[in-house]
Amino acid sequence: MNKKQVPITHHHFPWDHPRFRSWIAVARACQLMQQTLTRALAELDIKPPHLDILVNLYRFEGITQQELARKLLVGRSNMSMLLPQLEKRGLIERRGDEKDKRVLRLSLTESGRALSEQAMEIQTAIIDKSMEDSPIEECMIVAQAMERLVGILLKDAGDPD
Amino acid sequence: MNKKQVPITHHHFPWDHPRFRSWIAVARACQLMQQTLTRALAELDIKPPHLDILVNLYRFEGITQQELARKLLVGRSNMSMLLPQLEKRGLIERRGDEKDKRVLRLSLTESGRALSEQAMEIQTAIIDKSMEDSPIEECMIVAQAMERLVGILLKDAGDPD
DNA sequence: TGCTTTTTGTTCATCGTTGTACAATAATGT
DNA sequence: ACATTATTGTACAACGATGAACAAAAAGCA
Repeated sequence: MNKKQVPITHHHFPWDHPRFRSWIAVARACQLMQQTLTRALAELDIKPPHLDILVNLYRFEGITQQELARKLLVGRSNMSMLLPQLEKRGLIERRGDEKDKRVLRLSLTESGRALSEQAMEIQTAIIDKSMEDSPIEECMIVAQAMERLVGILLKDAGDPD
Repeated sequence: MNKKQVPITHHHFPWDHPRFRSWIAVARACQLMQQTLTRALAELDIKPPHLDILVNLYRFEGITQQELARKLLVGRSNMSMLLPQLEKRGLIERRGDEKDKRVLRLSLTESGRALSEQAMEIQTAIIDKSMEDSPIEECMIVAQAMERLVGILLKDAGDPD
């Protein structure tokens, strides 16, 4: 068994680990997708953060800023900066809650809903094209792996913010 | 076959598309990983962008700022902002090339290499933990899907800096 | 050679994100 | 009821990322 003593590299570089390489690919994909989406949304004069907001207001009408920030994994202050912009453009409305005078309930306006639909079409087109070479089952595996990852990280972080 | 005429929703919402849902999971995972990594790297007083730079200098000694920016999918100006910081901290060196007086060749210093190794250990630990529930084969599938995606997006974008 | 175009890095203004500190309101405990 | 603690949204300073404009050097072309 002298074959056992392979030339020990002793220093395992990260890029030799399969999981590490996987993650690097994920990070690169994410970055590129963000840039591509930014360029594509330019014609609607919005950016990815705005789209994230619009999509969530589309799904969850009457949500509060706090809940929205939690869904988007950003801080409350972030919403305090972005939402007034969208409000000034007439895309969303912020109405104070009757029972809890602290919170502002958010909803899309007519034009906001229309713009959301256009933007979502753009985004969906890009995603579909980017993943057209991957069969659905593989996409599901990707989704599962990423959701497990999110679960682990959220548990460890204790959901700070 | 009257079962064929399912109640047509006619409006297919993005979140009904498997690929869309997959991508949303990827984006969330990326965002959370970024935040987790930021917190973990705080003890070394660096941030994810700095780590990306260090890792690439670790692998590709003597690279230029342009090449580095291209690998990181960021603009040249970004490197012009970050690299002087790392140079002042004595983590990297920038030497002018003899033959081409435009370019600056980058390399790690002793302490820069040491810090890089510490940082890469931290990152690898987080990644390993986040993906420990996903078997290696699934990680490979994820990597392949993401690399295909990057290929498609890069081709379409024409690699505009 | 001399002129134009391209490449490389810098500078600057702008914008999104973050964390902290803060004010207003609600919930809790005594 | 009153005081204390938590929660919700805002204001602000700091920082990273971007794109455009710029100077210097190289490459291409007449």
